Amino acid sequence: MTQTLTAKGAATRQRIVEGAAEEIRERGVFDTTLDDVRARTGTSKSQLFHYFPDGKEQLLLAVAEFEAERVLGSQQPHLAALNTWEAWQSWRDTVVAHYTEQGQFCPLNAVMSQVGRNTPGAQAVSTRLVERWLAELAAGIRHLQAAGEVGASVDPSRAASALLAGLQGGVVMLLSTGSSAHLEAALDVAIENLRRS
Amino acid sequence: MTQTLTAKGAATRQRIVEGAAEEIRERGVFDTTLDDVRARTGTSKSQLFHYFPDGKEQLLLAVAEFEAERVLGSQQPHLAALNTWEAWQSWRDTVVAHYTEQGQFCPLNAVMSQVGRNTPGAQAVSTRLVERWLAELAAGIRHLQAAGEVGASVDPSRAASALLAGLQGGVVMLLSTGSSAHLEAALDVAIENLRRS
DNA sequence: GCTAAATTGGACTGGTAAGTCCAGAAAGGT
DNA sequence: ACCTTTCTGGACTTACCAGTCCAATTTAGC
Repeated sequence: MTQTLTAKGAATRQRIVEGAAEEIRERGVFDTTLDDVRARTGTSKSQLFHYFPDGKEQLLLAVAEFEAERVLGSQQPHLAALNTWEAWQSWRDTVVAHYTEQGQFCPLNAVMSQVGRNTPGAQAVSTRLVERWLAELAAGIRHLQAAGEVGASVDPSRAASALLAGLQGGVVMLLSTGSSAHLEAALDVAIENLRRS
Repeated sequence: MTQTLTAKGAATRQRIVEGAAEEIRERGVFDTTLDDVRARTGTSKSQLFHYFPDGKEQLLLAVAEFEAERVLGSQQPHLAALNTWEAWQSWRDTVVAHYTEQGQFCPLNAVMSQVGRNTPGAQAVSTRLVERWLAELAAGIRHLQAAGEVGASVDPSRAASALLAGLQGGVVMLLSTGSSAHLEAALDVAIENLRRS
């Protein structure tokens, strides 16, 4: 991108990304125009294109990265320390609460569907997020396995995949039907099965 | 909507919906314009607005309904007869194959994210799809339970929720990362756990 | 201070795409 | 046959929005 960024420049860039993310969270990607972002962040058209020469797509990608970080952040500190069943439960509650509050929009999913999921940049962001997420879950499972709480026959990375898929699908169902029951069922059933193994 | 629809009119309307669905499947919602639909279906602007007076949003909703039907249809005949473990396996394979082929786009998800998931119409379509889908899965589980293949302690509708969530999330992950591993893990783990119960 | 680079403002352009309108063709009913 | 309703064609309007441009201003390094 650009190596030459003043402290002021970096701050402006950051302000643009965060403002865009907020705008998108409130209004949705489709209804968010560069002009909205400009107005909200108190910037001008030329600044937007100064920091994101490739235009809207590049900005959306930056927003996606920002949101990916936010998703993981919202699960801390529980996600990083899934060492006990209690910790798993707290994590589960945090996830459910986060997505319930967030309500109608999953900003990341929204951004992704606009950017075009198949563009290399977008896939890279998704893939990295999924990998990090899976790694933390798998680590938690391995930890319990080492403590004898989870059966040795369980493949931690496969179980983590299934669990994360359930979570994601639960969120999709929450977004599209308005009910969090499926998300809760997915998480609870997955944890129960881990426990019974 | 409109009570007065000639046979010819109904056919045209249908042609528009199907053409729009195809166009969206190929190009994505965002890049599909009414003019594309018009060209593809050999219709005129006035026809589009004659059959869908509320414009693009109404058309997209009709496409969503059409795609919802398609999603369920693609899983038949297996979905309707989940009576044996073999049937479950066939269903699993069908689902994985369907979404793997479909590749980059989940037409329904795409359409939904454009329509605005929270509009009452869109939620109704999603909710109905989810309910029908869950009902079939739960019926399959109950069937196995009656045959003593699944433990009596399993709550069929909760297990179906968790399973469907895993499926949906697996699809999301397939779309965003390009790998079907998570979808397969979600389905396999869910079925295994049912089997072990 | 001075110069060069980074930053900013905002008017302007160009293309695009949703939606309107009206006139004409085809059905449908009686 | 006649009249009403449905259906169709396509030009036109309107609005918006991404992206461009250039001039002005600030900042950084020396």
